Amino acid sequence: MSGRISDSTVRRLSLYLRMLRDLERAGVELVSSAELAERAGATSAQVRKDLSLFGSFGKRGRGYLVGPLSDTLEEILGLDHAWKVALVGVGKIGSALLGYRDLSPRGFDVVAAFDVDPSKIGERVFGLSVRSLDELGETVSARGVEIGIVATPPQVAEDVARDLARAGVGAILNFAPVELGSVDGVPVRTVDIVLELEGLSYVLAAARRGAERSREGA
Amino acid sequence: MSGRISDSTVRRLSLYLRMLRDLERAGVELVSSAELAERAGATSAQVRKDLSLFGSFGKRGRGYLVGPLSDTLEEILGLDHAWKVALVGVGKIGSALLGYRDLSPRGFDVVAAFDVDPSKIGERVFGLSVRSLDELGETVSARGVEIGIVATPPQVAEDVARDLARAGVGAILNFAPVELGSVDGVPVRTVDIVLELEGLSYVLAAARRGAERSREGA
DNA sequence: TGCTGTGAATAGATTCACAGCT
DNA sequence: AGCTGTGAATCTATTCACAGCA
Repeated sequence: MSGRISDSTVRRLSLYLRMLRDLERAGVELVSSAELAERAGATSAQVRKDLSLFGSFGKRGRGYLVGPLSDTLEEILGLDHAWKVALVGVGKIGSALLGYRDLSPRGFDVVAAFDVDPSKIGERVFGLSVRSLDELGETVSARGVEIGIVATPPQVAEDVARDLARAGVGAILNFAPVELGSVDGVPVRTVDIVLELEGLSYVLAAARRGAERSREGA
Repeated sequence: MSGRISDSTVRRLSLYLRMLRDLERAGVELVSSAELAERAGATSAQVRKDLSLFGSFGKRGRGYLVGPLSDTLEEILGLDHAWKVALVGVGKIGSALLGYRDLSPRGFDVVAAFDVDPSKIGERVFGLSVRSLDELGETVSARGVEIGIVATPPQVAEDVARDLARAGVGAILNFAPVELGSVDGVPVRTVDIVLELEGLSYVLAAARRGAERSREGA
């Protein structure tokens, strides 16, 4: 079983799980790899391969049992219990995240929020009172926070990430537009909105260049 | 030159461009692939390979000229002019995006915002007045909007994406937690925060399992 | 018969390693 | 001497194709 699992496989597992939950809610009991593949934007072989990296969960000739597979994926993804999350940086994105209702039902409980701005400290944002950045280490350790979210300006993102790592966080989600790779051995995933837009810009520009070239009759 | 360029290459090009702009501001004139690689979390060979897909921009024995390479990358990525963007869904994430100051200096001008909620229509959010979704097609076509952002609940995301595509948008950035692949031939990139958190959850869970296994002495 | 599970084949991305300029 | 540009080698991910079971 399970050797080194690629990031893209993990992404797809999340997508499969989402679909399985929908199917479960709809009362469907059995699903084939082809059906799962369809909505996740993958192929049936891919679905089977992804799942087979962790074990044999299907019934030959029939498909997969929705409930049990759903449970198995939750366990594999570590979603069978809630994670404690701390947010650093209560600016626009930070506040939006605090107000985002889908986090805790999905197993991510934001239990603390930090900022440097004195005018924000003590304020309640969506029911959570903002603490001073100075308390970060202490609070994170004391409450056993497992995941940190960095929503600060890029200049301080790396320092904040390091503080979170030192305080004992095991993984970091970074919204600042800087590549952090991993800090002090703690894995970081970066969500970089401008980078995504630039990716789309490339596609548009490339299409435009292609259109011109064919107009020229190359 | 330029055949089919992978997504990961385009991502890295954006990162290189960012660094080049920093270096330019700092007055640096020449940079080696190794230096570029370092901060972008890549290898020097990767940098050279990525760039060579588009042409030969370096000077053997010296490195790359910061200014010219920066301009070239801007052109390749289509960032040598501003793109017109429309936002659909002025909820928490949508408003945060409207307030995000880094968009227009990076060449993405949000020129229209839409929502279904009558209490929001007509309101001004960060200087932009929210329009009814009914006006989407008309406004997007009339203003020549090129990129659409979907920040709606997942249930309507696909419909909204299709409306944007039909109105003539050439690319879509989706924040709703649904895989859209591409709609009516228009490329879609999805930013899925819960998916990213679940990816981190997997890493934490896997690490935990690993720790247990070694404690058991397997 | 129908669909899983999986080795084998293929495609794709990254890294190596070195010839070729400056 | 130093660093680019790039074919060749390697490593990783995806797809094929079919034996094996229900």
